[in-house]
Amino acid sequence: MKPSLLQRLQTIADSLPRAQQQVIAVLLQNPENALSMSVDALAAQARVSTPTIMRTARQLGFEGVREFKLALAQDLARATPVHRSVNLQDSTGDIVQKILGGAAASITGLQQQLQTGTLEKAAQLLARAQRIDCYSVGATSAFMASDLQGRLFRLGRNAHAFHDAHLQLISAATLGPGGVAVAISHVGRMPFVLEAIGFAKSQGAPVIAITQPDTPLAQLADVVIGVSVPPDAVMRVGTEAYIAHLLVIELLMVLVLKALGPKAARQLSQFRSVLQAHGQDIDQHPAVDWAWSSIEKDSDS
Amino acid sequence: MKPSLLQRLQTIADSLPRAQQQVIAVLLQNPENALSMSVDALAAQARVSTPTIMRTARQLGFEGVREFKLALAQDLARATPVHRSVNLQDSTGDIVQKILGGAAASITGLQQQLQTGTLEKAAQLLARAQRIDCYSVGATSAFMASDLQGRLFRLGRNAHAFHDAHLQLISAATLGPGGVAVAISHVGRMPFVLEAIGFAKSQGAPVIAITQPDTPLAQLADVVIGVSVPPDAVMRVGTEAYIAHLLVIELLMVLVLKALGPKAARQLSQFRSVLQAHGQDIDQHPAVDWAWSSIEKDSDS
DNA sequence: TCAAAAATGTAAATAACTTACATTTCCACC
DNA sequence: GGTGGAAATGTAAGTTATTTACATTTTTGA
Repeated sequence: MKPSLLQRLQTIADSLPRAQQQVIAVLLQNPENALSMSVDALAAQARVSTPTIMRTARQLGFEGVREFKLALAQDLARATPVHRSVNLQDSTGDIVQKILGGAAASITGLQQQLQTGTLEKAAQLLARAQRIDCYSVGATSAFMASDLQGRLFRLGRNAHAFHDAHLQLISAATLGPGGVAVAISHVGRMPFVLEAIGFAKSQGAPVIAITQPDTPLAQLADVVIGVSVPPDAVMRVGTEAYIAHLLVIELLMVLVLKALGPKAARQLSQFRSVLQAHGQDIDQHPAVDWAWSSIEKDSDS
Repeated sequence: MKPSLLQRLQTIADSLPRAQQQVIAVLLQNPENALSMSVDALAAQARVSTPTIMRTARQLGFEGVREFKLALAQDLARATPVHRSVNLQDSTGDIVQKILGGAAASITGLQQQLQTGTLEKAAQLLARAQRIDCYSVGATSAFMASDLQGRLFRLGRNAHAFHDAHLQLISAATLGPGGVAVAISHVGRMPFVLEAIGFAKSQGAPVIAITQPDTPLAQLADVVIGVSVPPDAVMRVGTEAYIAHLLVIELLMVLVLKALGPKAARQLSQFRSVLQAHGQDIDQHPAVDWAWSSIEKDSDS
């Protein structure tokens, strides 16, 4: 989505002359250090002259070295690569730091993976489908599928969630071309689900998959929302994958709402008032909440 | 946890002499602007002399203004307050940006809210309890409670989850002093759960609550893990609160594992191999995964 | 009220950054 | 393969920003 400064350095390096490449090499090799070094020091370390540093900064689109350094500092702060591997000797503070830092980083990663076009296509399908069936594997994905189903339902969509292999097959068999199947599975290689979505496709129903790229599931699906948690997060693939999936669902819901237009949103607001009248906890129905404020924004303008 | 530089400015301001307070006022009023201003410009705007700027930077523990500015830049990058309010006119890219940015920001916020002492106390209780009962309200908290229960169970703890008001009461009534009750509710004011945990307390069982601070639930509980999502995120309180809860659970699990010591971890590794032998999807059992890699780390050292 | 200490300001010094211009290197063309 | 020109780099000087040294003012406590 938005390439980090470091990444830009990487890519731009090849198209630059020798001396500037050396500068970039030094920067990439030890970015944090570069911050505390003066231009002269940097030049010395890269074995180039002082103005070359400046030229490199300009190449990257900055006014001068000052601006470049600030940008680099900000970039580093954002992309701090957090030591993700927790071990049991770490202090509580370290553990908090690592786990939350890792989670934040994985969200940033997600941002880079998601393709707006794909999300839009998925939202279009969901907004237009006559019926939406959500398939899951395992307890956690089951929750995701139910959550998705619930939110779609509140948006007035005819959605169902199936956690059971047998029911999934039945559902797939009865999904016509007007239906859409959504499969949620991080690992993306559970045979039953693959079978079910293969079935759905053969009936003419498009399939949306939320899974890692390059899995059998991804290959089978028509619209693949690829979500891969960073490899060094293996240790906690669980939570980070949940979070990614939750956010993808949230995104889809906003996009579906957008695709449906204001009437759908208005309908939701009525639902909200009903709930309030019954003293329901709003946080049990998050979809309502955002739909509501979307409407408020909407009618303002 | 780690107060942001801006916050530190706020707090330290009072203890500083007049001129330096003026400097801080200017900084707080427009931090991003301060980055691009020279020391002289800053001095002019604060109506102080140049060296006063420098002194202020030193007061805050920096070598000089340069270092201070870099730190400020990093701080601003981290705390970038992301426009959180999505409206339906936004482009898909904007929506992705806002929602994911908001989620990342809320994790940073969580990091600041969590108190290591509280987490440790909760982990201690969970590690020692003879029985752990998890109570939830609503569908999403129900998932959280089940997730917590499942993870505790895999750590060899005797954990149960109850989503039903009636069962919660029964469970609370039978929890003795050796038991621990865990209540998960973002809003923290659902009467049934309050009743159940009041009951548990009267039986001598300590109560851990994962909820917003200052709710009735928080007041009743012995150990409160306070989680409040930023108010401007109201629109999406749902997802952001889930994420926060998931992360708190994850943190607790690592801390419980740490409290239990290596034998518990080793036991888990056996569980993992059994699962693998049965070709199970690892991502359905995240706790196992991290426990396993913890052990590897463990036995290395 | 006065002296000492702290805070601030002035002006000079130093360090950092930028520019101007000379030199070298690279490449296209003869 | 050599030559002119353009691009890249380096040298040295200039400019701006930061820091220091010290003088002045303000505050504090007797």
